[in-house]
Amino acid sequence: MTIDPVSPPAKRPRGRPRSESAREQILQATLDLLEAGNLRDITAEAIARKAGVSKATLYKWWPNKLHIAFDAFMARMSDEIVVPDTGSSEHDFLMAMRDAMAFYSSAAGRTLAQLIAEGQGDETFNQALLESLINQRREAVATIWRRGVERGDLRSDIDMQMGLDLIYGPLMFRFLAGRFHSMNAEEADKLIAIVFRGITPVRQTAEAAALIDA
Amino acid sequence: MTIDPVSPPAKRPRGRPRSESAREQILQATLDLLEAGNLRDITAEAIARKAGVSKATLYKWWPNKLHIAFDAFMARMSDEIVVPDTGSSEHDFLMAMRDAMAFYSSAAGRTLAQLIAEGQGDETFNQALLESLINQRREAVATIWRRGVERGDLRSDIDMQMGLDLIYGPLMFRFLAGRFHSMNAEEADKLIAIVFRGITPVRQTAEAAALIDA
Amino acid sequence: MTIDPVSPPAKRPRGRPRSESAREQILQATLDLLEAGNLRDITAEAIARKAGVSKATLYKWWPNKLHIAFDAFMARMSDEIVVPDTGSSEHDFLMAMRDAMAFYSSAAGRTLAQLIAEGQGDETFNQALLESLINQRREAVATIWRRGVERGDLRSDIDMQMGLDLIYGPLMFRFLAGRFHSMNAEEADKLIAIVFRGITPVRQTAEAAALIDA
Amino acid sequence: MTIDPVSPPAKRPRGRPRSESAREQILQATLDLLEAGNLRDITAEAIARKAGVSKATLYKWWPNKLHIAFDAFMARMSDEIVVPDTGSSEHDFLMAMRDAMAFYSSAAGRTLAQLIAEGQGDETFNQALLESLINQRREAVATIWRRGVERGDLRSDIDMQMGLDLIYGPLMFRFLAGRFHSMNAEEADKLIAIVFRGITPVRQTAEAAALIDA
DNA sequence: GAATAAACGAGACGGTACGTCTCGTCTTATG
DNA sequence: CATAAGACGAGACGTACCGTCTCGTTTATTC
Repeated sequence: MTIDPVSPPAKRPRGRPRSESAREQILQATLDLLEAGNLRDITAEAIARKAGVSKATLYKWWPNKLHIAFDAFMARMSDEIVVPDTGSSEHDFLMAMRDAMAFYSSAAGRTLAQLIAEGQGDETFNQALLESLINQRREAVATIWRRGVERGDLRSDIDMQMGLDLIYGPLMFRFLAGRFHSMNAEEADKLIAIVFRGITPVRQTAEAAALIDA
Repeated sequence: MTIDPVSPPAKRPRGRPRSESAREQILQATLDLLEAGNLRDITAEAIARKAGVSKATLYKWWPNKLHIAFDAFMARMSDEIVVPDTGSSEHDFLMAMRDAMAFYSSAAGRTLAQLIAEGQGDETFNQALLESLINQRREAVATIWRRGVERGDLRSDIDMQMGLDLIYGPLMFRFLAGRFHSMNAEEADKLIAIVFRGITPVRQTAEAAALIDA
Repeated sequence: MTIDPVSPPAKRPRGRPRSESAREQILQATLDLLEAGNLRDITAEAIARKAGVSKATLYKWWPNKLHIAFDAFMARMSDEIVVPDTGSSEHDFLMAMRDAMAFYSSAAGRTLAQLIAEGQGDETFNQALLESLINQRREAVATIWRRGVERGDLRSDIDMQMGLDLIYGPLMFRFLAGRFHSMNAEEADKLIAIVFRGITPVRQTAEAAALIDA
Repeated sequence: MTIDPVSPPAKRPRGRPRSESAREQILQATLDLLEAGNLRDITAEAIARKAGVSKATLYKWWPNKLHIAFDAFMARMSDEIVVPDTGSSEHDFLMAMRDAMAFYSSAAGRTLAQLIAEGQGDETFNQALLESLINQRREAVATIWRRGVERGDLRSDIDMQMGLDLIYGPLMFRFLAGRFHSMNAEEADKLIAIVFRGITPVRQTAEAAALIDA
C-alpha cells in the first residue's frame, strides 16, 4: 500500500481565488431567467444584477451570455440520465425516448432549443453544444444498443449513429418544428415500433410485422 | 352600356404606388447578405444601403428583418420542388431525399437554419416558417406516399406525418446538429432502406430483410 | 443695387433636420449640472437623462462631455462683455477687472476653472478654450488700450499682450490658486495702481508715484 | 542589568516593517509615467505594475493616485530652490523668474499643471498643493523682498503677496494658457522691468522710467 | 394643369444593450 | 504584520443597432 508522497498538493495559485459562490449564483440566475423568458431578451446586466455580481465578473469568465447559458444548462443536465434495462431492446429504447421526451418538454428543453438557435451562428459553439448534449445520451443509448446486438435483438450490421438518428431525429425534428406537443406516448410507441422493424434481424422483423399487420 | 360591374378591376389606390423595384432590391440585397454572413450580424441599415432604399421603406412593409429574410428566402424557394415518379416508392423517396439534401447543402439551407434559429423566440413565426416550408415538400411527398399506398408499396395504416418525420427527421437532425456533411448519398440509401423496412407491408418487409440479412 | 439672383437659398439638407431644441436642452442640462457639481462627476448619461435626449445624440454632435461643457459655457458667455469708457484708462481697466472678477466669482467662473483643468490633458482643446475665452475680452481690452495710447495715458512701446498678462495674470493666478476670495475691490485697485505705474509714460508715473509715496 | 526606562527610541512596531523600497519604487514609477503621459490616463494598475508592487499597497498608504502623484512630484522638488543675491532686487527677481521658468518648462512643470488641473475638483487638495508649492518659493522670494525693502530697492508699503502675484501671476497665466513657449528671457526682462516701475520707490521709478522713455 | 395622396430618400432621434475599463476593496497565501 | 497576486462590486464609458420620426421629393390619380 503506497501513498503518493510527491503528488503536487493541488497548490492554490497566489491571489484571491475565484469565488465559487459567484459562479453558482451566476449560473442559477441565468437558469431562472431562462425559464422566465427568451435568451435573446436576457441581458448581461440582468444576470449580473440577479446574481448580485458585477458585469465584469461575467465577462472575466465567459466570453458572452451564450456561453453562460450553456454552462448553466449543462450544470443542470449532468446527473439525470439513467440506462433502462428491461430485457427488451425495444422497450429499453421506448423508455429512453420517454425520458428524452420528458426532458425536452421541460423548461430545460425550451432552454436547449434556444441554445441551439443562438448557437446557429457560431459553428464551434454549436458543435460543442450538440456534442456534449448528445454524448451524454449516447453513452446510455450505446449500452442499450450493445446489449441489443449481443442479445440478438438488433442487427449487427447497422451503424449505431444511424440508429440514433432514426430514433432521436424525428423527436428533435418535431421539437424544433414546434410540433412537440403532438409527441405523446402513443406516438412514441408507434415510432419505436416502426424503426424497430427496420433495425431488428429478419426473423423477428417478420414476426413483428405480422403482428402489426394483424 | 356597362362595363364589368362585378370585378372592380384591382383599382389602383390614389397615391404613388408601391415601388416593385424597391421590393425586389430589398429581397435580393437580403439574400446576398445572408449568403455572406449570419442573419444576426446583418443590420437593417446594411440591407437598406445595399438595396439603395430608405430604412423607413423596410419598416413600412415588414415588421422586422426576420420577416424580410423570410420573404427573401421564400421567393427563392417557390419553384424548385419536383415529384419523382420512378415506379418504386422507395426509389421515389430516395430521390426526394437527395433533392432535400441538395437544398439543405446549398446557401439556402444555411439561410433556413438561421431562420429556424431566429424564429425560435417567436412561436408564430416559427410555425409559419415550418409550415410553409414543409407544406411545399409535403405536397410532393404526399403524392409519392399516396401512390405507394395504392400500389401496395407502403402500409396503409401508418400516419403519413409519422412517415415524413422518419424520413426528414434524421436529415434535419444532422442538419441542425452540424453533422450534415456526413449525410452523403450512401448514408441516405441506408437510411431509406431501414425506414422502408418499417413502413412497407410485411411480405415485402420480410423479403427485403432477408435480402439484407443475406 | 443688385440682388444676387443666383445665391443658393441656404438649401436645407435632405433628411430630418437636427433638432434645435435637443441642442438647447443638452446645453442647458449641462450648465445646470455644472453649477451643481464638478465636471468630473457629471456623466454623459446624466446629461442625456436631464435633457430628455438619447446618449447617442450627445455623441453624434460632440466627441465627449468636455466639448459639450465647452459649448454650454460659451453659449452663456457670448453677450456679456461691455467696454467701459470713463475717460481714464486706469479707471477703464479697473472697471474691466471688476467685470472679470464678477465673472470669475460666478458659477460660470467655477465652470471655467473646471474646463481649464480638464482641458489640461488636451492641448488643442486647451488652446481653443483659452483663445475663445480671452479673445472675447481681448477685443474689449484692446479698445481700452488703444484709446489709452492715443490719449497718452499709456506708453506706446509696451506690447499689449504683456499688459494684459500683467493685469489678468495675477487675477487668474489667484483664481486658479483658490485664493480668489481675497481678490476684493480694494486689492483690485492696488493691483491696477501698481501696474499702471509700470505702463504709463514717465511724467505721469512720477506724479502718481509721488502721490502714493506721500 | 538595566533596561533603559526612558527612551524606547523609535521602537519598531511588530510585524513586517513597511517596505521603504516599495515606497520609492512607487514614486519613481509614478514620475516616469507622468513624464510619459497625462495623469488622467495613468491607472493605479499601471503604477503598481511598473513599481512591481501590489495595488493594495498603493491604497494602503495613499488614498488615491492624485496623492501619489503629489508625493512623487514633491519628492522631486524639495532641494532645487536657491536664493539669488546679486545686490540688485530687480536682478535677483529676474534670476528667480528664470529659475521658475526653467522649472515650469521641465517635465515637472507639465506634471504640476496636471496636478493643479486634477486638484480643481478637490478644494482641500488644491489648497495643499498650491501652498506647499508656493511656500517653497515664497521663502526664497521673501528673502529677496526683505533685502530689497531694507536696501531701499523696494517700496515698503506694498504687500509682498501682491508683489508675488504681479511677478508670478503673468508667468503662471501664460503657463496654464499654453502660451508658455513665448515666455523667453527677453519677455521675462520686460515683465520684471515693468513691474519694478510699479513697486520701486518714486525716485528710482522716475529715473528708471526716464531711462526707458529715452 | 393644379390639387391631392401615398411612397420614397435621407438621416436625426429616443431607447437600450453591449463589452470594456478603471476604481478602490476584498481575500488568499507568502515573506 | 506587510506584502504580491489577483478576483471582486460598482458603475461610467463610447459604440452599435433598433424601430420611429420628420423632413423635402417623387410619382401617380383625380378634379
